[in-house]
Amino acid sequence: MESKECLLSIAAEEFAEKGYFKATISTIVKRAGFTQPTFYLYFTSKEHIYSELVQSFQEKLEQLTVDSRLEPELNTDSLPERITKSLSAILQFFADHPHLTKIGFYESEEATNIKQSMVDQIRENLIFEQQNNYFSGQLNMELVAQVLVGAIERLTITKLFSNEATAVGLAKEIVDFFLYGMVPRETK
Amino acid sequence: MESKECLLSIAAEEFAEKGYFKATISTIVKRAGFTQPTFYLYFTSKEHIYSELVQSFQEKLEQLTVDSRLEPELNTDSLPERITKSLSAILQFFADHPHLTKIGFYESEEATNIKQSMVDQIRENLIFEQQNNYFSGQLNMELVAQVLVGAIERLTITKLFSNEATAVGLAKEIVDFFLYGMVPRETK
Amino acid sequence: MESKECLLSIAAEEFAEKGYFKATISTIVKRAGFTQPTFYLYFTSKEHIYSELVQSFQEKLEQLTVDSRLEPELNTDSLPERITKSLSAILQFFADHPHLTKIGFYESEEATNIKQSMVDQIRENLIFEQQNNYFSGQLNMELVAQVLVGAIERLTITKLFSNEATAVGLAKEIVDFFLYGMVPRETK
Amino acid sequence: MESKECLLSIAAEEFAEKGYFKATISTIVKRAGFTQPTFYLYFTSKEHIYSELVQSFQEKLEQLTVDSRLEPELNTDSLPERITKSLSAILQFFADHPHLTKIGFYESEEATNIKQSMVDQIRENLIFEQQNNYFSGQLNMELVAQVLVGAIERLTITKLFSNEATAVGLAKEIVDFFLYGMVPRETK
DNA sequence: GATGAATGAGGGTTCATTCAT
DNA sequence: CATGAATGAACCCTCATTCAT
Repeated sequence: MESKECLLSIAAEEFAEKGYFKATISTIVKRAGFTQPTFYLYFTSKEHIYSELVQSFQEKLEQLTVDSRLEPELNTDSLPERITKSLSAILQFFADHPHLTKIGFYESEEATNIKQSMVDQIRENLIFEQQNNYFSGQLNMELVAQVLVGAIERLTITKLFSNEATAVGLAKEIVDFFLYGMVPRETK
Repeated sequence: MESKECLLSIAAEEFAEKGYFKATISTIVKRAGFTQPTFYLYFTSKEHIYSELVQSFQEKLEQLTVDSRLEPELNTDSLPERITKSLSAILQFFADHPHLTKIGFYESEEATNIKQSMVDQIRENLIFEQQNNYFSGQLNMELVAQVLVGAIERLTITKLFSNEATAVGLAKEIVDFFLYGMVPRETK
Repeated sequence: MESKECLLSIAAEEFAEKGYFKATISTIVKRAGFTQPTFYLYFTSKEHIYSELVQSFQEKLEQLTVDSRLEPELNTDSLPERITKSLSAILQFFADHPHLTKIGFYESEEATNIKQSMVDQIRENLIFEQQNNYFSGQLNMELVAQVLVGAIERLTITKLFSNEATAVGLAKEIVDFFLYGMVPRETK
Repeated sequence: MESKECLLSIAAEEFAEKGYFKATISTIVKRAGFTQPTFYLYFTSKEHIYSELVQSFQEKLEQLTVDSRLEPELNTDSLPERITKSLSAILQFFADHPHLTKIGFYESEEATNIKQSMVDQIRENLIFEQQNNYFSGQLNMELVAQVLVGAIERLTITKLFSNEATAVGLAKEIVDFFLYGMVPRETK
């Protein structure tokens, strides 16, 4: 089974760097030290291995949001701290798996759906907290969630993949900005 | 010269719907009522017509940000109003040219650069206003600009292209959120 | 009718430089300052204009050998001198019309036939002189004629077209070599 | 590797008969019993296989001239006999490989260079013998070499390829003519 | 578990040539 | 006399995919 892992890993690199169409099976197997028929021992088609990578990304990403929901009860952190931790975990995952992220979050046709799932999840979480009067009651949480995902998308590719920022640092900055906005508070 | 416009328009549609690689010259010319050689009367290659579309998008987008800078002096609007109008103009342009936007802002390899240009422009504008003490002095304007572009990206594709929101409405919501954030002001 | 001459002349250049297949009607007319349909006002096809150039070469070449036959009676030159003059005239013609020569004598499919015609003509002339006991009676004049044409072919392209030699100088050298060969005469 | 040889051989035929441009990959593979992609398993392009054929011709030709130089010392033949043998070997090679010869010596763009290489080689050999006072000291050996190559060119295509003469017979005739020229010796 | 050898299907591109004006 | 606009016909080449071994 090691051959399959090897192919998956190299395919991820190729797809991430060149995109689905410019990446070729021929190059992938050559880099893996195999010949073309070997590829079809493990995957039924080019599309299939790509899907497998996308799905792998999707599953890990979902696991992450599931995990972030397990703790709430026994968590003594404040809400902003908890949000920051969740966001940080996502960003860290992206930073740790740049190829998979490039494919699943940017290139693939599924990217739009994956982002929308993320939006849905985040929105529901926010609405829940909104009912606890933590956030302004008039806030459109669908919008907030969309903006947050947009922020993640941009900042991952510009700051995280270039190593200009860390997951934790970025998460803090984002949350701070989202909470208080641009206009300074008068009380301060 | 009408044939060229026709080809450009249909090509934009094809590229937007199918992406660069799945779109074929063959289909484009067929839909335009021509044969293949006609295509090469007006464009030197598939890559070329794609570039032309991307560039066209880029130029119009830049024109928009240039225009939004001409008025400031003779403008009696408040800053938030002015920002909203600029943002609204961009969103309106995206809504009016969905194919071009799909290509230049989402699909093309240049998309990343185009977004970064937008970020740079916005950041500089924000820094200028920051010096006028309108915004919190500690704000990282690069981050804000990135988030704004991320927001535009997401909301254009989910709300604008699906006609779930108008450019103006969206612009207002975005600006409102960016200015005041999620935590309600005590003074209110 | 000047347009036709212009096209012929430029076509000769293009065909000579690039060969029949790499030369394009498109380039020829462009260089002549015309558009493509104009070409078909004067020539029925690409093949046709090429044939016309080949034929033009062939006719001029034949005229030359005809001319060289008119004088004999009233000519007081010795045979070697007469041969040298004929050869010189041919070489001079080639030097004066390099494009036409390149096409008709080297590139075209007719080149082989044209050379064979030349061989036939020369052979007959030589046989005639042979009967006058000027040349060795055992000499195979077909061979001599072939060698002479081969010599012309090589020396035209290497010495004449590069201006390393003149038609007259070359003719003298060739004739001298053909008459006496490589082994020095004992009587000398 | 048999497929490659097969393709090379058929390609040689096609190129020899039709020339580079009129020959098509499509016909070559069809005649070989393959489909088009198979061609690209063994050659990177049409140009490439053509070069391979030209180079193959060039190498074999050079080998021939190298071989003809190895023997001199232990050779009891007279100079004319040795020259005849070398020439004969070349002509035999041409007769044995008409397709390759057609391509490398007549059609290809390299033909001019290949002939010039031959001229250079022959010239140097002749100059060496000239210093041994075998040949007239005033002879321009560059000219002689050019004429010899011209003779080979013409006679190969007219006498050898048509089977009107054998390599050996032709070589003898050529050498005899080159040595003694056209004017009969007085001593006879 | 792996491969050498081959192909089906299709895409981009070029060029001589024509028709209506 | 000349052209703007268009095309028919090919050709080279690529790539995912398969089959027999």
